[in-house]
Amino acid sequence: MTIIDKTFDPSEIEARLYAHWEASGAFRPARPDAQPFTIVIPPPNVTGSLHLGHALDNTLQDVLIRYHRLKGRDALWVVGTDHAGIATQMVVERQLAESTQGTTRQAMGREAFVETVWDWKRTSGSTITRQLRRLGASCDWAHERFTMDEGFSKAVTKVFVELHRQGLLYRAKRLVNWDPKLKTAISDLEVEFREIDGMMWHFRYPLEDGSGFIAIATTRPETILGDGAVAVNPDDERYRHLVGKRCILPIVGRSIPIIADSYVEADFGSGAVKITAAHDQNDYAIYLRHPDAGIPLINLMNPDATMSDACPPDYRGLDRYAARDKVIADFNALGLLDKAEPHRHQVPYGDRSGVVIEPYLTDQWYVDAATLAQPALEAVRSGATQFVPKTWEKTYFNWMENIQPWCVSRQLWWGHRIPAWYGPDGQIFVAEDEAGAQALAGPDVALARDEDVLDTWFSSALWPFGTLGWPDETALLARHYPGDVLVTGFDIIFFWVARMMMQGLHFMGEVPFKTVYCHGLVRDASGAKMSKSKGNSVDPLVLIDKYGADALRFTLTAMESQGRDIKLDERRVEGYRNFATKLWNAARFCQSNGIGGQGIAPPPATQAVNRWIVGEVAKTTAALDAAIAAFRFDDYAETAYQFVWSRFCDWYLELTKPLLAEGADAGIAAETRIVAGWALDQILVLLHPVMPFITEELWHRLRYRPYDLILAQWPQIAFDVDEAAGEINWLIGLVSAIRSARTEVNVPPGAKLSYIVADADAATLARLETHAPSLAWLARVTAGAARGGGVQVVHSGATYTLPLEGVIDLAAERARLERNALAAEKDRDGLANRLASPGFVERAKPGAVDKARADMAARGAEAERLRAALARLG
RNA sequence: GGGCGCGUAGCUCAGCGGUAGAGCACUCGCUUCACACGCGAGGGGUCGCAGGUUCAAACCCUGCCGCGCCCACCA
Repeated sequence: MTIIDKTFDPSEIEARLYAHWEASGAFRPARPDAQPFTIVIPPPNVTGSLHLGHALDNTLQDVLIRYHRLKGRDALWVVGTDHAGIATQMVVERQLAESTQGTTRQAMGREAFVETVWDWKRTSGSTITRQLRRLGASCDWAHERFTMDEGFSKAVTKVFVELHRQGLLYRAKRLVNWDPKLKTAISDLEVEFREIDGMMWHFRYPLEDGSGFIAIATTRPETILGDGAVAVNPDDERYRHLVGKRCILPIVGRSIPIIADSYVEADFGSGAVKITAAHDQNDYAIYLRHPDAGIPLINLMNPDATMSDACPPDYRGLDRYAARDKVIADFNALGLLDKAEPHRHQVPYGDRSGVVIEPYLTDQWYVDAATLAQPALEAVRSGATQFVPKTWEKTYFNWMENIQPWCVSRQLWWGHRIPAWYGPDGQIFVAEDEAGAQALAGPDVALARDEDVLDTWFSSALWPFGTLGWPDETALLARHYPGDVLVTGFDIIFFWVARMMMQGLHFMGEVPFKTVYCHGLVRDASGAKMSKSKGNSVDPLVLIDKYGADALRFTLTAMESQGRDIKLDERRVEGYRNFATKLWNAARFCQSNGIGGQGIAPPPATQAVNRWIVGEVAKTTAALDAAIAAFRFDDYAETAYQFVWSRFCDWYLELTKPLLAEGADAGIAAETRIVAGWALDQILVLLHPVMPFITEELWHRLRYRPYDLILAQWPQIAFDVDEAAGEINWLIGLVSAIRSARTEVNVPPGAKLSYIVADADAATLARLETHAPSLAWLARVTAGAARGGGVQVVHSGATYTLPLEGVIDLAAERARLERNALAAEKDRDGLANRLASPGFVERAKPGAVDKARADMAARGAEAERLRAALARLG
């Protein structure tokens, strides 16, 4: 026990407590007899630094983990980082370029470059994990993993080899999305389409027989150099006579066929489409549909999107956009440029590089995603895995039902190198290591390993079991797979969630997690997406420095309402910092009053206030349980906030002050100290999942504890307190009513008044007697003798008169009573109307009718009392 | 071209069939012995629009209007 300081300083306690928790092993699963509770973290990129999206994602996970730990589960939060192939390689390459030597990876060579990246990882790769600690994330750091650590790499290789052996992973030559800046293939998901204001050019190609021209329209003139056909719609009357003929490709001079394909829309452009099979997905599909047309596949470009040697000599080496200009100029010179018109259309960009993607014909490795998707679809249909909110299941289904082969090879150096070896004739040998490949190939075959690495998401997909030791059959794997919940942003459902589902089901035979909780994006206060370039991004660490980690966590939790995007306003963080201060001060007050009670079971209580607060703790606990069960983080925060501030601080602590005052009954005071201490302890437990630091600190400052709050026990209360609740709610209502009346007729706040009660029943009189000290303290009224008129307070079946010397403000009092009477009458009449309306009594639920009748009677009686009071005023 | 979501108090959002809620902001009081990052009392909404179902609709249905996102091979 330590004296609670006058002010709460989060920065002082956070680092100390976190280090203590981590060192004491509190984050590690250590309850072999308890039911496990498992979450795997979405591994942040090693290159990453904590942004608000991480802060939200990990706060929610930590709330779940800490809650279930308090509930007695054997909680494990698996943590680690992702090697993030492209992102990391780009970071290190940039550093090389900016370094004094100004070198490139090509100049260094592969081996040296990869070693440099490892060096970078060792020295700079722990930024994000340090920042997660500042947030308070209770991950099991002792088991921290990295997607390229030895064990995980073993899992990646094993999966590749197995899928290949099963025919679910293969090498093929196809059009891929080629990133000319990064000089690698990327998957469909890594392409983002942007709508741009471009141009569409119309060009004429002369018919081979000299009988005229056929006009085509294109947005990409540079690809004309690789045209292999012109296609028209088979039903297009304008072109029917040309189908089967040939035309001459200008500039190049090649003779190409005119073919018919229903893909072509007659009423778009000129109705005739140039076919460049090696540089356009649609054209490639046409090429496949017309194997007899002799359409050539001409690779026009080099990997950096300069024009290749397949182009006419004066185009070779030109950038693709320079080539575009030259094609237009050449057509214009030939008199074959019909027109150029503005055209708004979608252009593919690489999501990492930001350059225009080129469809490019290369050999790549593909995963047969359509086959793997089937069990993954079924698992969600059957409910083995459930999305929260459920609406994301539609998104998942829609994508999985139309899933395309997944290109998993990347022409990078940083990543898991593909375990495939090639013989002299190009035969492929896939094995876990070179010896295995050699065994497949035979002893004298010279082998060369595939130069490429795997898509980062190929390895991320194995995270839920790769981190637990797979392919070894470890105890950890047996105990913690499948996980309970995955918490992630909806934006990576395709990239990551779907792929974990596929790989988890395929290799483990079970879903990787039972629930997928998808949250939204964190935006700025005006709803704009946060970005560094826009300058509107808020650094969570700055917020933590300013308001404390607990305040930030509480804000994010309170604002998380089932997947909706969060517009973060710093004032909210400030507000919840105030809440932390409130809690701190409440604890300080308790400590100064000798309040302290330790124990899990609620202490016996005789006093209504004490019985009432026990009941409030019970109700709150149940509401918090329900909120977690429903993944309603906002409800959790809201419920806890209201309980602590509006119930415990505003009423309970105030109501106990008279009981603890000098001269109060010693027995009652003792009981109150124990109950208040117990209730405060429960508050610390209930708030701990969201505000771990301040609660742990208070836990220890209030008194000696044999264990940390993080490992305490969630309240378990079975306690019926209905009659106490009724009594205290009556008292709260009466105090509130008197305060309102006092304010409205401008009674000075400090003025002490007497009251005369009329028409009260015996129970009410008894309550007035019992709670006289509270009424004196909170409402500043004491029972007095009748002395004529004054302020009239109508409350719950009795009328109270607060006599005032020469009534201060008669007009205000009359207006107040009139207003209250009208409100009561309006309610009464509304309910009467409803009860009188045809069908209500017959068709409404019985409870609704009874409630309406009771409410109508109560409001009616109140109206009458108010009218009577008005009459007395004259 | 499909699909999804959102429009409730000045702001940010809950509520999703029974008399409109929270936080912040706002107004008026208050050096009340835990807390001015506070205490007390207030003001403020025809729940986007129009129909329909129902005894009863912010809540269910239909259609509009306005925002946002995702997916998609019209060159």
